[in-house]
Amino acid sequence: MVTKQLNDSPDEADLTRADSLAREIFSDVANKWALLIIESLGERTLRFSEVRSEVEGISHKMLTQNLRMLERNGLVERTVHPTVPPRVEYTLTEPGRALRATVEGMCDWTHRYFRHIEASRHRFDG
Amino acid sequence: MVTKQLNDSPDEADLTRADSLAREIFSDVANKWALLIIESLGERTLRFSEVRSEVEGISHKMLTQNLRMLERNGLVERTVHPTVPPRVEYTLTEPGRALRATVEGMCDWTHRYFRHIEASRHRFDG
DNA sequence: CAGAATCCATAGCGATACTG
DNA sequence: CAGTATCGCTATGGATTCTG
Repeated sequence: MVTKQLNDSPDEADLTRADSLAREIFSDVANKWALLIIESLGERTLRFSEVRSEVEGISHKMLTQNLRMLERNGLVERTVHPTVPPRVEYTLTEPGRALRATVEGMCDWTHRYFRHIEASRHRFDG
Repeated sequence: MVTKQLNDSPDEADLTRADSLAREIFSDVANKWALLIIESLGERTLRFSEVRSEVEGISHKMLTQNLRMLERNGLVERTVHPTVPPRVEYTLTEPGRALRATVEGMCDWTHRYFRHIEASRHRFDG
């Protein structure tokens, strides 16, 4: 999948380009903060400060960076209300919601196996 | 889910402990290299060097570090064949395969939306 | 309030060399 | 071949300050 495919079919160039792009997107998205932000947004529309308090432990800077990145990739939509003080809201787009479905899967997995994992850690550490 | 829950039920302590553990596991696992390694292993059993060539671009060091971490969490099983030269093989455990299912989802997502994402990037950058 | 920009510490990571 | 250890650089990420 994400690994580059080497073949000599006519559209080899397109394939490798698609793969390297896929890989790049994967690298963008497959990080802790991005996934937690996506998870926290869910079906809701949240303000910057609301996302910040939902995603526990994230710094101001990491939040803006990741929101920018997600916006660039078209996973979140950013709407600015020209009020004072400014009000900026974030929602998942359709692709964003699609990705969120898989993130849900990861979260469920975490809860299903955390006891197992905890036990394994103790075995390993001792 | 991964966000800490604040309530005053009798087992509040267990809940927050479970949540912080879940979050810690999430932080371990939700990183590019770990997910790519899990994806590459699939149903197969691979040697260290084979994983290395499957996961394109990973360094020796990152591979060992992540394999160690995954082993510690009980997601991969490591078997050493006492031959010379040594032969070390890695397989996903049951929890590991369960997680892999969701990683598959992310990879599929990447392929389904990469054109959309590419377009969004161009819009954003220009 | 949202966010851009700066400064600074430390963790991530690659390269290299060394062992069983 | 697999794994550990060391060095050194860069990127990451936190704290802080400044703006509309």
